[in-house]
Amino acid sequence: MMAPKIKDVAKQAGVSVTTVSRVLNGEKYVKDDLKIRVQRAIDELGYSPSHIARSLVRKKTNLIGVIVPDVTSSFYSTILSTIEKTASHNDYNLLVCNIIEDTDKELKYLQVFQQMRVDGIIIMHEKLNDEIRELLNKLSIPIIFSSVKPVDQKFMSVIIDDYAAAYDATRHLIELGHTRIGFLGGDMRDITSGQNRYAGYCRALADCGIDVPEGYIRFGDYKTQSGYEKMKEMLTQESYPTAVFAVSDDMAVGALNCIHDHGLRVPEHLSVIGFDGSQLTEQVRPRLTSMQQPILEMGKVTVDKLLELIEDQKDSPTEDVILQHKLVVRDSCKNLKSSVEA
Amino acid sequence: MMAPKIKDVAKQAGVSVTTVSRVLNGEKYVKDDLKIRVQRAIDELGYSPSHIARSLVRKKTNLIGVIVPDVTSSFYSTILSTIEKTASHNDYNLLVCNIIEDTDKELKYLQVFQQMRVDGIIIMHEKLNDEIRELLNKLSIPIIFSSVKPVDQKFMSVIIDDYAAAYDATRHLIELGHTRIGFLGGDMRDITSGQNRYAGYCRALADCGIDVPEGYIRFGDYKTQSGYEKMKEMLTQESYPTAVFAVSDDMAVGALNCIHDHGLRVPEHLSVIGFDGSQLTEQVRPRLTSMQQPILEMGKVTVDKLLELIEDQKDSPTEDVILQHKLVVRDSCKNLKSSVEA
DNA sequence: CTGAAAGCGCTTACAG
DNA sequence: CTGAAAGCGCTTACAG
Repeated sequence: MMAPKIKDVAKQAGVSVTTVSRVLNGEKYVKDDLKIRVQRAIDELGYSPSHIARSLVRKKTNLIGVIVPDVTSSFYSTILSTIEKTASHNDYNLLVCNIIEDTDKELKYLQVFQQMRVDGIIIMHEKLNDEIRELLNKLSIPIIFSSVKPVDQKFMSVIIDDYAAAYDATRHLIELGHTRIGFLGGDMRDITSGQNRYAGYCRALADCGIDVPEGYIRFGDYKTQSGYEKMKEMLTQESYPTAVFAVSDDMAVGALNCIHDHGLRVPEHLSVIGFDGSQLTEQVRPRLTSMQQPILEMGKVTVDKLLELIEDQKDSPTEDVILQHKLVVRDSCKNLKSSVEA
Repeated sequence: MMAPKIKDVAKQAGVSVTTVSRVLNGEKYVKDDLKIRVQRAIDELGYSPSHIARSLVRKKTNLIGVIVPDVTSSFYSTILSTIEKTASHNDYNLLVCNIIEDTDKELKYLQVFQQMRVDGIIIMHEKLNDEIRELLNKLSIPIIFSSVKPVDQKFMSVIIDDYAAAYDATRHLIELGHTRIGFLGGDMRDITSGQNRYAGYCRALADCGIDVPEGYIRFGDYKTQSGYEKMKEMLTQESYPTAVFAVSDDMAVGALNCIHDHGLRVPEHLSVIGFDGSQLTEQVRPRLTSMQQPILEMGKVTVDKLLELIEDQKDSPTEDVILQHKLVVRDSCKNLKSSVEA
């Protein structure tokens, strides 16, 4: 049995399809009795309007394409969930693409988004190759970046000040009396989460006249596994730091585990500070001190801004939105000064 | 500037739209020179075919609607990522809905899926109310359940044998010499992950003639937080168990943390076994012994089976797929027997 | 091998 | 307040 179409409803109700369309769209100027007849026909037939036919004529799909680096990451899964919530709240639906560093897949998805005529696109990574940049630029679909700010982009980003956040995180360790401060960094091809966080770390050290051996600085891929491995490299050196700043909570947890497996204790032997403020911070012991991004707000603002871009159409203000970061102290950092006094 | 349409391409190439459509769809029976002219016109114009117009006539959207209880859960985020991977591999795209126990949202999404004319639906929870059941039954869209088997459903499920898995997990603790075995359960309105796992636990105890105080048995909502709270209730009793079986890794981690915060150690004072085999098991210390679901396989098989349903159309075999569970021993359970001998 | 025409299921001027 | 008709951007018989 074919699904009923608007024509069937019209016949059943004894009106024109135009009228059915009108009550479907809640227009006024339909007499009550007709409205009722139409409604009854709809119910009797179990009619459900085709969103796709509708999209074709309205030139609006209410679809948002989302590109996430990795949904299993504690940070991205959380931001995705609030993006979904906000979108759904505004009657938009999400087409999600999980690219696992797979550039071909990303390109393909971007093309799919184009063909699907999504109303907007949210991108949450910054490792854009030339082919992708080119496509992005000719796409004529509103695009917004969330949590990252790729270089050379005309698109709006919703981010924190990663440089300042990394600076503040490092300063926190310094204020606790640490001078041998290791760094578990991200991918230096990433401006936002790679370079900026590294620069913040370096600057904080420099401002305090602290020098750090090369071996204290390692770069990974933000994941737990790489945090573990890079920490391991650090621990197997002759000398190792008294504190480590990891640029993601996942990496920090990897470091936590590595330290534990090496028979050392956090924060007694080694302090660890993470970045993101994801739910993982509370799921591990010791609970992880972390530089928190306002994840929920970030997701919400991203969607809100994107919807503005979609609705406005015109020369939308491309100004970035910078949200506030915030240090959340938990149990993974030791105060060297107070222990001296004690 | 309006996006070019097939008509523009046809004009540019000096052929009919039919011919353009043919080369677009890779049909043979198009002379090479025409094919080349069309291709050039497409490139010059930057033409991207409208998937939505296409869907309208083909009556196929290549869309799969997915209903996830909570993408931030370690289990669901992982299964979602493999579902996405498999779908994308087969040129299907995902419309994801994150229902957070929000029945209204779920119903609304189901209706959206219907209006979107998705080709298939994947549902990963079993708390179906009457309204939703009714809609599901008249939907005439292939539906498949993943990781759960709701009661009274004619739809196919891809699951493990939760009863057996819970039985085996409990038996593992018994074999290690435990007799005071607590239970951190799920929602008893859930057949699969609530009732079945509880039944498996009870049966294992019964088979070994073990009796357990009522206070050793608590029910939560699968999340870390509730694992923590329920464990706390157990620990503040006069007597508490020597081992606990939690029906999700997230809950088990909550238990781990609670035990830690109470100054007790795992597994020395208390053993903990989880369920799911999610990545969390390796992210915590001690690493969590867990009854593993084949998450990746489960996601893949779910999509594969759904695609079969979509392609077959006919009276598709509704037989459930039962995947193998597997105990993965890590560091969170103590062998009471060997410690006696030691 | 190629094209004119009908049709997918809606909405939206336009007329009345 | 209501309806006939055109059109959204494609694909698919049908003819040739």
